[in-house]
Amino acid sequence: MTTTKLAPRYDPSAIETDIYRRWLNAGVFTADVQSRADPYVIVIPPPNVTAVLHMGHGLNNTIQDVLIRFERMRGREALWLPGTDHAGIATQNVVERLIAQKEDKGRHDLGRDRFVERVWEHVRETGDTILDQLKAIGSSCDWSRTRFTLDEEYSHAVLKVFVDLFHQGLIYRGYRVIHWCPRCHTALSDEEAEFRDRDDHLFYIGYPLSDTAERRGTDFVVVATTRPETMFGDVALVFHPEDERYRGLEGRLVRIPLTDVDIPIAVSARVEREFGTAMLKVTPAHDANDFEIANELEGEYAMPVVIDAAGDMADDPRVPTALRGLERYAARDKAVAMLEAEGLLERMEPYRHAVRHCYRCHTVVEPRLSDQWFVKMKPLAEPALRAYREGRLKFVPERWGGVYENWLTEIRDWNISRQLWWGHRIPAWHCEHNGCRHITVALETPGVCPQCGGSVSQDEDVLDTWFSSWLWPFATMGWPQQTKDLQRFYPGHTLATAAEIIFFWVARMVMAGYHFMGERPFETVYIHGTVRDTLHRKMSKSLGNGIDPIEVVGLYGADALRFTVVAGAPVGTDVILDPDDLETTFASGRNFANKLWNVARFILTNLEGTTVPWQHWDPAQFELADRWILSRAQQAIVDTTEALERFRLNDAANTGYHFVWDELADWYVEQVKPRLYGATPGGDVARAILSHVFETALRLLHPIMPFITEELWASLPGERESILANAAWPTPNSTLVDGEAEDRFGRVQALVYAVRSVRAEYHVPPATQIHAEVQPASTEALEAFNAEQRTIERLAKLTTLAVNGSGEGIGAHQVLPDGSAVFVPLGDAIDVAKECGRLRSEMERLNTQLAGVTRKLANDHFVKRAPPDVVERERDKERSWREQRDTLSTKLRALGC
RNA sequence: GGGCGAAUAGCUCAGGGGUCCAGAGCGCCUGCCUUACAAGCAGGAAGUCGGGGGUUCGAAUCCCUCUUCGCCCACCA
Repeated sequence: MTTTKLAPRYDPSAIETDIYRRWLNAGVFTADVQSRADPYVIVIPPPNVTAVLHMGHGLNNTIQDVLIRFERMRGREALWLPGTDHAGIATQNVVERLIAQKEDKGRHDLGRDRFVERVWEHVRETGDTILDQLKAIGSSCDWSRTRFTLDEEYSHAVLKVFVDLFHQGLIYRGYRVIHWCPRCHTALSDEEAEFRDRDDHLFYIGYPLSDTAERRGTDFVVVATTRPETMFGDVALVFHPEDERYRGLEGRLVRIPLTDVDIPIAVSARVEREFGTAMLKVTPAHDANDFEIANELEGEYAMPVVIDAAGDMADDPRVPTALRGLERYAARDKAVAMLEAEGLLERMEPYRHAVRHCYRCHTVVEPRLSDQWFVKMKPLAEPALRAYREGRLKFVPERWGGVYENWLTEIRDWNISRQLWWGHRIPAWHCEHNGCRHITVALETPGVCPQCGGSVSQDEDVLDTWFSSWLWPFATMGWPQQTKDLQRFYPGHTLATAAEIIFFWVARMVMAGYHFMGERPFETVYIHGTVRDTLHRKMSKSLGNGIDPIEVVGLYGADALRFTVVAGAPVGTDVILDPDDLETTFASGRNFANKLWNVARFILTNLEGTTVPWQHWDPAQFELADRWILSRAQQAIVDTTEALERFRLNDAANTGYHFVWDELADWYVEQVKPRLYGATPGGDVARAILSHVFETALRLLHPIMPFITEELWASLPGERESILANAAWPTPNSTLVDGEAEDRFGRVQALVYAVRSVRAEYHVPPATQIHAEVQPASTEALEAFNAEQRTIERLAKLTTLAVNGSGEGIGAHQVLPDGSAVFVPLGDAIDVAKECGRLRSEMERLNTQLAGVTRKLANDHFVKRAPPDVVERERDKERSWREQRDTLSTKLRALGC
């Protein structure tokens, strides 16, 4: 690219695809197992295969990319391992819906094999979409290592884990009350059944005592329940053993209303005496708590399941004929009506409570007794807990560690069997030959039952998706094979994700990491916020408040997207974006990219002929501004590096922004113009420094804005690494840190600001050149003004600046922070009364401040107890304010106020 | 029921004992198409740092409390 071709407006769409290809061709993203460099590894939170990129992905992956690019530039062997997740329930639902729409068929019409084949077809079609979209936002993943949780090798790892855990006694099969989604037709784990508030009713139902001659009337026990339709599954009523109100009822019988089933009354300490009537119906097959109670009661209790897998009333003798087959909520209404007719509904009241819902389809989950596979979690949780408590696993921000710890402490067994077809089929072989119920758990079928020689069939269920995701950090690297990758790149370093997934994924990866690899999967978990709209609602498809990152990339470029998102995502806070105003939302990123582009445009058109790099020049030839910008650049390096090391990505973004815009563009570029144009000598020095400083800025900004920085990098003349993505991260050069230059250039800036302020105040037309005078408050100020006199004149549009001028005439006065006095003689343009007013209010402000600091310094406690440097600073302040005040009063007198 | 977070300019947020007479971006007001950039330049207005109490020489910052929002966990059916 030749410099003259740079258009005044940055057009990201013209370059992004090419740049990405350039990186791919150069193999920049491919991690080298042979490399001796210190590895740095991030594994991607694998998006669902069927997913389309949304803003949450945008944020999550931008963060990972910034981190991986930063470490890559720092010389580490960076590996960002990408891939996708088969997402059992979600994907199966999607394909089921498609088939239903297109062919009006259910999965059972197709049969298992054909259905699974259809899902594969779908996944093959959509699987690369999300990965291509990740490329569009600049993600520097190592695509040669892309994995899918249903890849053959990966699947082998999943099954092996199941078999191993089973043989270690950490996986078992058993009857438990699990969360059942009647719509998805599968069991769910505790984490997949999420609480949501629901408006229901609390029904007070009379259970007639059935072991007494009197039938109706006063002799019944009232039970409060939200779920009357489950009463046909009741096996007992219980009250608290110390509840006086029900003394004597223990051992009596009641009849389940609408049936002729009698059940006993018993006691249980689990009953809450303050709730309802303090008499609890025990429905062991449809309530986990009731299941526990029933198991604790004396004697054997049947556990009738009265609601079937579809959520309808079961065809069970205990269920009244009129209700059988009815959907559970219809059955509830009808049962209530029937109770009312029987006079057994004492009353009902509105009741709002938290009910578990399926996290995929939001259907109310049905607690249901069934035979499932579970992982025993306590032993696995131990090392994961210890790692956190002993500081081997860190969370950023720290508070999420508490959430992690709490969950692991209270952990319950994990139901991992799903009654789905899409996923890893459980490697268990059932024999049901002549009452032999032996189960063989093995990677391959045993052929015949090892116990009775009967035929076996494979378990119909698949494993929870998360049972494969929890192996992601090492199964992606070839485990259980001892691959080179595994040796080199495990354990990894940073995991970036959202808080919602700490239980589902993060904690479980740590458990699996310790159990199978004997080592943590990563050292730091960086928890970022959620992307929300301006009403602070989570962006979601159903609310229609989402932003399509690809649309944003098309409109404003990937760098604008990345910059906006990173700058707006301080550690630990949510990112608020306005879906109704993309223009405003992404303006800061887009504008900044454009600024960078134009700085480059200016520099490149003036850089021709530069051959001698800045290091080769004698620093004695450097002007004050040169020393200043070099010093500021060191600060920018220090600040950006520290920010990225501390995961303060927003600080890194803002540091780059301010350095480029407020210092490099607004001041240095302006200061350097006369030299570049040949108006003053030293053009080559200026060019060398400008080039160096800009190059540094590109390096610092590259992790956040990779496309534009790479593009501009390629057009910079001079010797340096050919690809910025692979270039070295800058290190601060202490010899360039120049406090004196920063102090003096600061005085120059203050003087320019003061004159500009006067110009604006008195509406001096921009084209009009005026005269100004300054009386420096110190030799430092004097030297600064002399050194940059030309700069001051140019930037403040002055005919001349008189340093130590006479200060005579009618004009506007300004006092600089260091006490230097500025005088702009404007003659008739000056409204003396107005000027006096302005100066007086200035004086007032100074006096107030002075009074404050004087009071402070007069306070013995302060002077004695405060640290000496603080006291010293206060003294400095007082001194400088006094100087300013003295200057001001001279001015006031001169004006005759 | 338990826990966590947030409250600072109209909006989104920095700042987490003195370096801040309280900052940024966007928005707003004034003036400018000044040969890198109008996606820009220059200047400016705007905040009792949610209320109350306390600790301290000193509080936006630490502690307590209240209010309001948000999130997570939880077997009162």
